[in-house]
Amino acid sequence: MLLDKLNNKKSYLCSLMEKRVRVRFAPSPTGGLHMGGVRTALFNYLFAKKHGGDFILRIEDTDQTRFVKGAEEYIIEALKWCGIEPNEGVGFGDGPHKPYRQSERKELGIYKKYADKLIASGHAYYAFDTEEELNDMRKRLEAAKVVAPQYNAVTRQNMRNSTTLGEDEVKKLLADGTKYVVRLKVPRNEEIRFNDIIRGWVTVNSAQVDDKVLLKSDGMPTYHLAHIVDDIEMEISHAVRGEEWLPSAPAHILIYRYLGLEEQMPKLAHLPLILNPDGNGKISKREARFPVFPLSWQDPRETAPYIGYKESGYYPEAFVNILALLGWNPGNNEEIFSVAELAELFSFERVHKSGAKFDPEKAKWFNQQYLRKQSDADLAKAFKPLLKEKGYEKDEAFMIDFCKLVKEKVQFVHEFWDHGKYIFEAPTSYDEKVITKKWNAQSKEVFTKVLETFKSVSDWKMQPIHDAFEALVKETGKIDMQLLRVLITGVAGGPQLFDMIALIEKEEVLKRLEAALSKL
RNA sequence: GGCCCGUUCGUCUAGGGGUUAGGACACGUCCCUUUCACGGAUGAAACACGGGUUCGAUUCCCGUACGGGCUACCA
Repeated sequence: MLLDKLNNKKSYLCSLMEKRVRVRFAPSPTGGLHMGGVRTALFNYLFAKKHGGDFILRIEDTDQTRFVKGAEEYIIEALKWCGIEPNEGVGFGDGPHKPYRQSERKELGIYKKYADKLIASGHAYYAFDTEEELNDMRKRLEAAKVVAPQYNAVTRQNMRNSTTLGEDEVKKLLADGTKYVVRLKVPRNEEIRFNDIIRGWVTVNSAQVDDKVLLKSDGMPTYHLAHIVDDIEMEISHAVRGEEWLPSAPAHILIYRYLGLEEQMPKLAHLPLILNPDGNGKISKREARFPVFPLSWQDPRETAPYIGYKESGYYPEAFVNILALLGWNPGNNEEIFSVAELAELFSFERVHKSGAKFDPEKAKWFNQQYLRKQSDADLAKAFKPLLKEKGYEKDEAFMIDFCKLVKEKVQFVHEFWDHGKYIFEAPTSYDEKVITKKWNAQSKEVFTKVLETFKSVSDWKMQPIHDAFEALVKETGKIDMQLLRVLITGVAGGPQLFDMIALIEKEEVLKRLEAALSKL
């Protein structure tokens, strides 16, 4: 009991002394940022906001062979559109730890310093093996039925590196400018344990970890070295990244340890992946029948662009809301949250361990919820240019009435056209099903009367039109409204009938009715 | 193959040793409605399987199955 109290007090004090929350999103500019990446950025952002910390954008461009022009700019624009802006880093005003691009940091010799330290302490070594030699090694191991060939404590003994070569030979090779990489010297058999905020304790034996390359032969650090050096130097408190990094986390623990930085190591949080809705695996941009990028992305190596969420008509708030609820939820039945509300509610304790399949249908529903929050005037303003593209221009009052009428049927602004085009365009054909079912010998006479009645309406507004129609119904008996709808619009569905008729000009309605009567 | 991580309705999920296992999307039915919707109500729909532990397990443990990730001088 007393011990519990002491422990509580201790952990309370510890939490007070905990370092400032500083998290980073660290994509590599190898293509457009896809929705999985956005969600990783989002969770980082929410966590930073929740704790009044910093959110940093770091560009991890250490692989020069995969660098894609425009990718970095795309990442910055995408984050801006989503409203999850870093307060430090590339594109968002450099901060005290600049530069934030790893290629630039490499020029400053930042990474080499750490690699040298590891070599000096015997935890890393030079490896001179050529690509062919590495391939031969793997082939040899495969032939010997080794299931997972890797450069490790055993195989390194048969390779050309500073653990097998004499000191003089190594010196000579280095002096000659021989190409080399620096590898981490992973122990042969050692339990590595770490505590992941989301997954709890994870244990891996070092035998499963290969001697990771730290410094490539072009002098660039690999991700493994670079992100650790930068996380330390940028005082990152929590490393929040995708689940795909979980298997290499033990190697990272080792690097921190050998650098004597285990105490300053950021806490780890590995996020579950976003999976394909149908089939298996993580979302692939090629096969997806829904957008995978926040903004349209034109890959310079491909011809056709990938259409983004923005261009598909999604509100950024809806897009972010969807992403937030993939792998996390606040624990109640609510689903619609602003970014500010999400930041208030967010915690890693409520992040799932398992991957979530993305449901494009539900995504549309989310957008609909946000669309309904818009005012009719805002919707009118948003739809006006789309209508103009179709060749129609209307005044603001009309647009507002139109949006008010069609609003309940749409999930996206562009759907105002799909669901409301009948108002602008006369039918070219009439719904077969409705006609065969409902058009009969008396119809022509009845609708001729409707035509006459409409002609007599002088104040062309919904109520007078409706009143006149009702008066006619009293006189003639029931008149099928769906049939009337089809005669005017050609289709069985659509917005409220009399509101719609009022929105179409009187002359046009009469013209359409006359045309229908002559054709049927 | 090996290693790691996971598994509640079709999907996203709540819950958690004793519950009629809750909500949302999608789907069905009904109500409202002379049209079309919205809305409301309602229905069908889940604890992967097998062993433990326990008075009792969907919940804890162990296996199996299944899914995912990783297995590069890519991140």
